[in-house]
Amino acid sequence: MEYTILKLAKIANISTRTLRYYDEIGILKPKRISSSGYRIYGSEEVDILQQILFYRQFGLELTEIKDILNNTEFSRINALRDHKKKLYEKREQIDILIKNIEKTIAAGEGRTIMSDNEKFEGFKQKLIDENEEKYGEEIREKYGKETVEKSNQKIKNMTKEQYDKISGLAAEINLTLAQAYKTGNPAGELAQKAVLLHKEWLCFYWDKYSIKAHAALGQMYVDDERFKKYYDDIHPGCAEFLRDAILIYAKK
Amino acid sequence: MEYTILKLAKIANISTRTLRYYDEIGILKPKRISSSGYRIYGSEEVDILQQILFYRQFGLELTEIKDILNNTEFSRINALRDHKKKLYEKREQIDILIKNIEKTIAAGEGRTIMSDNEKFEGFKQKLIDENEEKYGEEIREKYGKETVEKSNQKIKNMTKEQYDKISGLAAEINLTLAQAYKTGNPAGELAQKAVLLHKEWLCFYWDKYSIKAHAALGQMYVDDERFKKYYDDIHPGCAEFLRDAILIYAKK
DNA sequence: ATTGACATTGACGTTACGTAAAGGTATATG
DNA sequence: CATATACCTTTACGTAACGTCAATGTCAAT
Repeated sequence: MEYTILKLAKIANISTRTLRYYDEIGILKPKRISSSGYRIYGSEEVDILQQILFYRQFGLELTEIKDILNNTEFSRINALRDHKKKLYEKREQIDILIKNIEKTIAAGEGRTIMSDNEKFEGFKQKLIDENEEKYGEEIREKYGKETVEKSNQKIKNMTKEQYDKISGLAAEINLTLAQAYKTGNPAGELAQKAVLLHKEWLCFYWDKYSIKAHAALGQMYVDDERFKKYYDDIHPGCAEFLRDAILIYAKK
Repeated sequence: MEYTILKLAKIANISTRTLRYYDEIGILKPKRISSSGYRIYGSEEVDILQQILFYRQFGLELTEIKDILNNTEFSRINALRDHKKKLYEKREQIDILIKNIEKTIAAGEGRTIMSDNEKFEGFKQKLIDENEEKYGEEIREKYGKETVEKSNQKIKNMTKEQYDKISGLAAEINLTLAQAYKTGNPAGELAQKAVLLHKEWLCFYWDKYSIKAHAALGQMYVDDERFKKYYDDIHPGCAEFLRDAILIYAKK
């Protein structure tokens, strides 16, 4: 049995374009080309096409199918298993999307959500403004104009991820510090961990970190009552505790 | 606050290409273009981008999002509901694919399945061969070489759907005929329905249908014992009953 | 002036075809 | 034998949402 392109297309219930495309990508070549340039398919090609369509129905890509067809029965089943996994993942993805949409609808959101970033932008500006307002002068005195400018610039260029990270860091510092304070030992493991976190946090703002600057900052946390208040809010005496811990870290 | 393309991209955690594309398709144009041709975005654009990304996370298409942004809060939620439906459908589709794959794996198929079409091809050829073997000569005598050739050609060119349809038709004819025979009335509703089905069935094989040819065929069903056996297998006397019914149909 | 980071436009690649367009071939019919 | 019709061919653009060069211009700092 020989088939022209349309006949084969009708049998398989696909378009002739599809067959030409399959020829083009080499997944199904005609048995021969007639003298007038027509594609002629044989029954062997019918079989191959059947297989292609069989695998296509599962959503496999044609390149994958092409590989599969050259493989053994065993690896074909493996390919199907692989694909099944992918489908499971896709379904989970869709499940998540559906849940999110439902949440959104339930919350009557859709419009207000974006204020998130507005907030974020606001936070960043507030962070700079606050710093400027509260400590601008003094810090500029102690660390020089450059350092402060660079710090502000760094804040402006922060991405949301970075912002979220430093927010998280700040929280972690406070938590660790609170725990460490209870031990009463600024040389202890917890206190030193708090110092390390604090260092990491500083590195987000400072262009170059130095232990001396870090120690000086620790002293400032005690000397400046606004800083002192922030840390003593965690627990009275925390500012001094942190300073001591930093000094111990610096001597190591 | 003004942003260059990279700064906005970093804030949103997307690529600059994406922002250029959004500009291109008109979903997010920069606030202004600098003298050097740079895209400059303002905080309003940040908000719009946030909204775009908000809806994009649900898998909505950008054109849909574009529409949504121009709409009211209410229709936004409707859009989400619509999209949720689509996602449900998609998930069902995936479920079906997974089930099919599981079935296939369980059956250890993957290679043997394609024999389905082989069978189909075989059936078509068998249909022709059988007809040739059994009735070839006589039918050729009665209806001429042309009619027979065309009929065979038609069979060869049938698609699987058509094949399935005539298979179904044949079954329906037999069923209707059996019921009609019980009524004993070849002029009755059931018998005439059987004739109509028979006519439809014939039209698959015949190039042009004529009542005369139909009636002649009915007579042949009685005269030729092989045909007669086929119909009398349904019930003795069925061949004659069908012939009579066709004659009545012809006289209407 | 140079360097490096950043900007621009243009254009091809991705997937699996749908959809013309322009033109050749096979076949039945008058 | 000409013609109509059905079928064939190749070429090529369009689809969605960007990724990825390439060639080239601009900004800021050294």
